[in-house]
Amino acid sequence: MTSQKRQQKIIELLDRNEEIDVATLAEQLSTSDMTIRRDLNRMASEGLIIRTHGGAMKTGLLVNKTAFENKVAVNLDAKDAICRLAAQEIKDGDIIFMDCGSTVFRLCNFIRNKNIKVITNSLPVVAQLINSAASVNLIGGEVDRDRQAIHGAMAEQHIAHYTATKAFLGVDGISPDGLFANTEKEASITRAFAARSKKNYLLCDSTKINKEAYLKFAGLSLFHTLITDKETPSLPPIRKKGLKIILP
Amino acid sequence: MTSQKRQQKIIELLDRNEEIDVATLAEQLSTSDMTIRRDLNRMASEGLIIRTHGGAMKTGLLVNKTAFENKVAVNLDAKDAICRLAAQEIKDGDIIFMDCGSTVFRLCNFIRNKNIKVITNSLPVVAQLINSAASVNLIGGEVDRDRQAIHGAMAEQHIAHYTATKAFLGVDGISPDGLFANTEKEASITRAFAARSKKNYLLCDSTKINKEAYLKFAGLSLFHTLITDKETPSLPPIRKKGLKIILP
DNA sequence: TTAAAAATGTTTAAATTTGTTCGAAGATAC
DNA sequence: GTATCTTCGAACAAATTTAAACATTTTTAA
Repeated sequence: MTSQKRQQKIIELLDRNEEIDVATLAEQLSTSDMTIRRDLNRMASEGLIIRTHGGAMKTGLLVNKTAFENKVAVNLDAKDAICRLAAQEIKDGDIIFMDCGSTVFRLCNFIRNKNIKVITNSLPVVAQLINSAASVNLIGGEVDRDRQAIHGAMAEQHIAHYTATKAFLGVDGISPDGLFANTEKEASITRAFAARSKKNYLLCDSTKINKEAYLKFAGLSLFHTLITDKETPSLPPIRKKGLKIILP
Repeated sequence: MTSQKRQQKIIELLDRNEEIDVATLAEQLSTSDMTIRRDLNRMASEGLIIRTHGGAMKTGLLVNKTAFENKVAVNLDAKDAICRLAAQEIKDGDIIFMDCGSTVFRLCNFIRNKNIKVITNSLPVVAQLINSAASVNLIGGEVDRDRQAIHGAMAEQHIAHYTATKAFLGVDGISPDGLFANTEKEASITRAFAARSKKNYLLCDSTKINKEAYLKFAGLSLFHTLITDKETPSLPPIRKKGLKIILP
């Protein structure tokens, strides 16, 4: 059974059961616990399910938690390590773009005291920075509930009015071939931000490296620098393509 | 039972009960007091509940202290009476503007199930409606912390791209002489909204009628209809100027 | 066809969660 | 004010869950 088929079945089972544990899933799908765990972790990072101890829950059950908050909780240490490095690149007076990714969101904690202007399409970023030293501009357009962000043609048009010194953006996958996104919405917003910034940083934890999602939307040259959490065998080919890489 | 499931149940129980004690929770969820305490502490640190001695209570019962929320709490009954009337004016398919006033904010509760598009510069309005039937567009521009809203030249420019069937707006004062605002920011945003809507409703509780704030920014003719909470001696002169007035 | 990469299984040490106990801090009654 | 009762959280232990490391198999691409 392929991992795709397995993940599909997991969602079906979860639809019926609300919650389910690793051992049951492993038995039902006749595979090992470890494989189920890997599946669940991946699905949780995509916001498809909520990871619990020993299993998973349907999304939407936790009243006050959005898909976005669940995404943020995944791989938190790696995200913070990346953001700590990213924050060192930001100097007082910078005008920076921040997109609506869960990694970029964590950057908020490291820049609260900097004297900068932040331009973002992410509502959680606004909420985090509204009481900080940074001044915040919000991109306008359609509100996307799942991503807690602003998207759409109007948003892209709006971005074109700004110019930033640095952009901090995420993607769903990166390989030596280029950059990948799960939806066109995200792809075009990323392109719009990148086009209006002098220097573009890709914040990307190591699980996304060498992962090709369904839509290839740009070449590696869109970014100047990749910040990630650890060296992996997949990095050298990317480095060879001319992307500067920052590691902890 | 996982901690996530337990926390979900705690929120459900709290939704019904407003407040609840540790012992009851421990019994209901068949676990120990200590585990419940750990759950409650974690949930409180995330802002999901409010921790009390011996238990927990719902959030939202205690006064949250942003300037905006305090404004909302003033004269609540009058505001709700006004908004109930305003909601009757809104039909499925409408595209409406809502500004960042505290009266207009209360309109959210009355339109959650309507099939409309809402265009606003108010962050609290977005937060209220993000899980509703209405689709939401947000105006882009500078984030104003005190008003929890978007302002500035970019915002006004952005508004000019939209056209609404109805606008629901507030002011800081109204007299037979015209409309008054406390800041130029608010004045220009109000003008920008009004200019791009076919029909403009002024939502204004009776304390603001016949009050002249520092800046007169428009004549009464900017609005077609005034919705307020009670008849006062100041109303007839305004009615005489051609403004339609709706009362409970 | 072969080599490289990805996915999966196994083992094991680390991390997380939970229950129990107990002294300290907090509330309540008098 | 004191005495009493309750609640709290720290510390520890037991059980469970997790993820890292490595071996093996399968898939993919050259």
